[in-house]
Amino acid sequence: MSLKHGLLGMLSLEPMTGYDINKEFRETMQYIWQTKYSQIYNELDRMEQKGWLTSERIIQEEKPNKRIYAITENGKTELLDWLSKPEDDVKIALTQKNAFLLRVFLAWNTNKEAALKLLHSFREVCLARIAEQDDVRQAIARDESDYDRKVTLCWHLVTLHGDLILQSRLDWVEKAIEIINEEFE
Amino acid sequence: MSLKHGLLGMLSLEPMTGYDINKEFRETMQYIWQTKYSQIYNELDRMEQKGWLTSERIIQEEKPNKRIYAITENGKTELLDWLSKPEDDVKIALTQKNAFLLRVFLAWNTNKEAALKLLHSFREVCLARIAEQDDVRQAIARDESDYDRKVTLCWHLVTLHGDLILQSRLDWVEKAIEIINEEFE
DNA sequence: TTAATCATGTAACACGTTACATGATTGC
DNA sequence: GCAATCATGTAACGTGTTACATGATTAA
Repeated sequence: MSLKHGLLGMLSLEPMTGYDINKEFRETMQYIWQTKYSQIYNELDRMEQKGWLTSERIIQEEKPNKRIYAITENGKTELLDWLSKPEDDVKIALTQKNAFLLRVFLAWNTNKEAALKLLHSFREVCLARIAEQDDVRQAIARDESDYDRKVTLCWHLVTLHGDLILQSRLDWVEKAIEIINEEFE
Repeated sequence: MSLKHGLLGMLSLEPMTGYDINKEFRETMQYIWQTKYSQIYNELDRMEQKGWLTSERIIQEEKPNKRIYAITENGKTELLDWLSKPEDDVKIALTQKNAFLLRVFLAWNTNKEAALKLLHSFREVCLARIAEQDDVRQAIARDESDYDRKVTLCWHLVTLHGDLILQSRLDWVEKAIEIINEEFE
């Protein structure tokens, strides 16, 4: 629902191309918000029509031409307006659709071997993601000289959330493997 | 993506109406998969056309008429097939879109007061959800006499996941409140 | 020589939400 | 008297994904 506001947020840092925004998203918050170019470009277009953004086309020689978007006063107003009404999103954060857990939920249809395989592969993925957390932290640290301290402080909070959640997913899956080993079938 | 398979999973327990499925979903896994009647009825229709389900219309007097769906052999095959290929979902489980965290990420646009308000309201919601976990456990326990032990064991695993995740979200938010108090602005 | 980076866009499709429509029975 | 439960469905809309199209430069 709020790709719009994610885009406004990035552009409130500085004017950028759609490509730049996607890159910044990918480096700093790929695990909480995923975007595709096709969606970003469409959305930027619609936002410009609403008067939240302006764009300037830059002709380049050695590289493809590009379009730099900048946030307008209307856009800033919209962003602050949205930030002032977080109620729904605060509630929704705890009810996230999770296809993996649906599989655990339905695992009684399979056998012990399949259930354990599911859990072990989740464990592997957790470990791989935990190892990536430092990359995210480094990507944020690289921005520390460009942006206000408040900016990267907020970003680090999100990363800290990732750390704790990943650890508890790992704790869970190890416990779950034990339980399935002892009690399934 | 997998409402289809959630529906097949429920119907592999016993034939039910769309209304029954929604109720069971709501009681036992509302926090990992949300459904609307409108979507369920449409999906059941399409699944019947694919030959995964059959339905029987029951005329009732004191209550509205209803339609009971039952899984077919084709449907069971489809479910087992899907359960045998969990790869993508295992990976996707760790990259969930989270509008609340997007707000934290963008909170530098606001002030200390607004940031703290956001975090405190999240804390409240966490506490409220933690208090509801026992209701979920009881709803599952009520099914223990009807269904095979394997079924409710899997369901309890999902609830255990909820317990651990909720606790770590709470730990995070309390830490985040401290950090914002000390370091924001 | 192969992949990654830079850079934007369209079209079709899949999935999910909201609003609308109906209406009797039962418990507080 | 009001809300919840039982029970199914359609239409419009909003959001997100996949596939297609193009193509030069640079680093391994």
